[in-house]
Formats: sequence, structure tokens, C-alpha cells
Amino acid sequence: MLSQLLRSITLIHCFLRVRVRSTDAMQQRTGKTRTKDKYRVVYTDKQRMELEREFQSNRYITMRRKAELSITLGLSERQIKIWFQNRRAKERKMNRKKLQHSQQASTTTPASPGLAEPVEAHPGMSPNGFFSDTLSKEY
DNA sequence: TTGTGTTTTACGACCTCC
DNA sequence: GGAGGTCGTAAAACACAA
Repeated sequence: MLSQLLRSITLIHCFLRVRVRSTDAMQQRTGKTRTKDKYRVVYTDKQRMELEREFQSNRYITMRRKAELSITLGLSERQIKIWFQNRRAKERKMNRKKLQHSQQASTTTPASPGLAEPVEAHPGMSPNGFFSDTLSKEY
């Protein structure tokens, strides 16, 4: 309850801060890929395909694979990390949609146990959604 | 062509683990 | 304390109906 309130406050704060963000200041920071003239880049089909293929074989990329992909695709490790984060978010979103549809379709009949929330393919997940490092730190 | 909805990069705040 | 996770969001890019 209290934590939810705190979270809402921080999100509002984040929102307001982002609204007044200066791209000039952003540009001066190191390691950032957003610049004044390019808010974001569009990845090539090859980059997307390779990232997607890696994602299909493993939802959580290892440090080694990240370094390898960084070289072969010409992206920074940070970009690869964020791509995987966004890709997992996309998958969760799709799963939620599917779940909603299946629940709507079966409002008269209770959903089968197998249709419960699709499991995020991460064995070390703790109950509140966070993980215990086992996978992503392997080499 | 244009208005509108969706998807794709990129980020910050916060959290957990070591 | 740092790395990397989620969540929510901004804004560019894209898709598509009217």
C-alpha cells in the first residue's frame, strides 16, 4: 500500500523530469546514445534478426554473448542489454493480452490450470518478480 | 496526404543480489 | 556500490484506413 504510493510518486517525478530533459545535457554525458539530432536509431533487419534469434534461444543474454553480439552487430553492450529488456517487456505484454482473451472467452467456464500466467522463462525469479542472479551472470 | 494507433529504441527510478 | 532486473514513459518510425 505505502510502497505503491511511493512508487506512484516516483513515477510522477520521473515523468515530470523527463518532460524537461535537455538533449544538450544528454549529449554531454558519456555512453548515451541519444543525441540532439537523433532521439533513437532504427536497427537494421540483420541486427534485429540476430537479436531475435538469440532471444529465442535464451530470454536472458549472458555477458559473453552480449560482448560477442556487440562486436558482430556493431551495437554497444548497453544497446543489446536494453533491447533484451524491451523484448522481454514485449513478451510479457503479449502474454497478458493472450491471458485476457482466454479469460474473456471462458467467462462461463473456469480457465484450465495450464492457462495460468505464462511463466517468464527465468528459473531464478523471486516471488515479487525479481531474479536471483543465476542465469545472467553465467559465462 | 493525413490523422491515428502501434511498435521500436532509450531512458530514469527503484529494487534485488552479490 | 555496481550490474542488471522491471515498470512506465517519451518520441521517432512505421502501418494503415479514410
